[in-house]
Amino acid sequence: MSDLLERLRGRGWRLTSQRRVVAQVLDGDHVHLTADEVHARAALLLPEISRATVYNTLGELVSLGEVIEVSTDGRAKRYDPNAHHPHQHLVCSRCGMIRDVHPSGSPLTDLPPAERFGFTVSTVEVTYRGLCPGCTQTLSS
Amino acid sequence: MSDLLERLRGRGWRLTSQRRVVAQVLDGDHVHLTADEVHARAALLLPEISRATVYNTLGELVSLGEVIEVSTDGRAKRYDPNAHHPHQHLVCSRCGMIRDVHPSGSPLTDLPPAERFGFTVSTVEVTYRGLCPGCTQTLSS
DNA sequence: ATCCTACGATGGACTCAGTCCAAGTCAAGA
DNA sequence: TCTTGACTTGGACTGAGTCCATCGTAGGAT
Repeated sequence: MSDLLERLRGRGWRLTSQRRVVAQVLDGDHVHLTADEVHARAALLLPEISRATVYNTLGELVSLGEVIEVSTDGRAKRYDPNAHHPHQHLVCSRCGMIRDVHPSGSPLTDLPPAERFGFTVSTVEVTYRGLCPGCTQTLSS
Repeated sequence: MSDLLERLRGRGWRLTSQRRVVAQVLDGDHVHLTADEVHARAALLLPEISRATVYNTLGELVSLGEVIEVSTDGRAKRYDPNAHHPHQHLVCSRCGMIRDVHPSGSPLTDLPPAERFGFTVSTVEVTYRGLCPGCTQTLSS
């Protein structure tokens, strides 16, 4: 994702220090951060960055297709920088941990035309839920 | 769902007028209402019912497995009374309309053991996104 | 190298969805 | 009919996110 900034410049983005810092945070170890977590990490690098800017930047990255928004728990949305590798999510229903997974088959084709009701279906999101190894152990002990 | 009240009584629920009214609202035409919409409809039948009670009752119905919570847009959660018929959702990304659909195949088995990372996977949610017929037409005209 | 200006950043107020809680009410068993 | 603990109430509170008037600055023009 180090060429992310190049792609953005190519799209007419002004490269402000704030945007650079947000990109840098998302470029770190690939976890699924909330907007506030992104803001906290960005603030370590650029203390005056505002929450509004982080929200703006994340929103722009999402609409450019560089980052995917996932809301797995009805609470804060999380931002997944792994947008260029199609994948789905596996979520622990106890601790909320998220892992990227790659199911076999292609879920989009699983929806027969008769079940499309005239919709132009373009994407599908799949969320598997269960207990992660740690929580399974905690609950059974 | 008219026997819902019976099932609830069997589980030790007190049958208050508020709970009866919430059940009645969910029993109506099968749409995916938000908590506030449920409250508005309930208030037509029982004007003094409070928002807190609607939230409580919906939460209880969800944990009893009588109703499913769906959050398709990161905004208000919606409540789907169709809990006893396994299904997935098709959402219009422009107007937010939701339809129940029944894909072929069983998505749970599409996750190979090697992709489960030790999780005990129990459920899967699939959300198809696209444009409904109305919005497709609006956008192309 | 300097200037200009439109795009972007700021932060504080605001909205929206949902939760919490102390006090009052009432369903249903005795 | 009485009693009691489960249920309801409404208002305050929280968390996540948006809005907006004002200020700052990236980067093209000179």
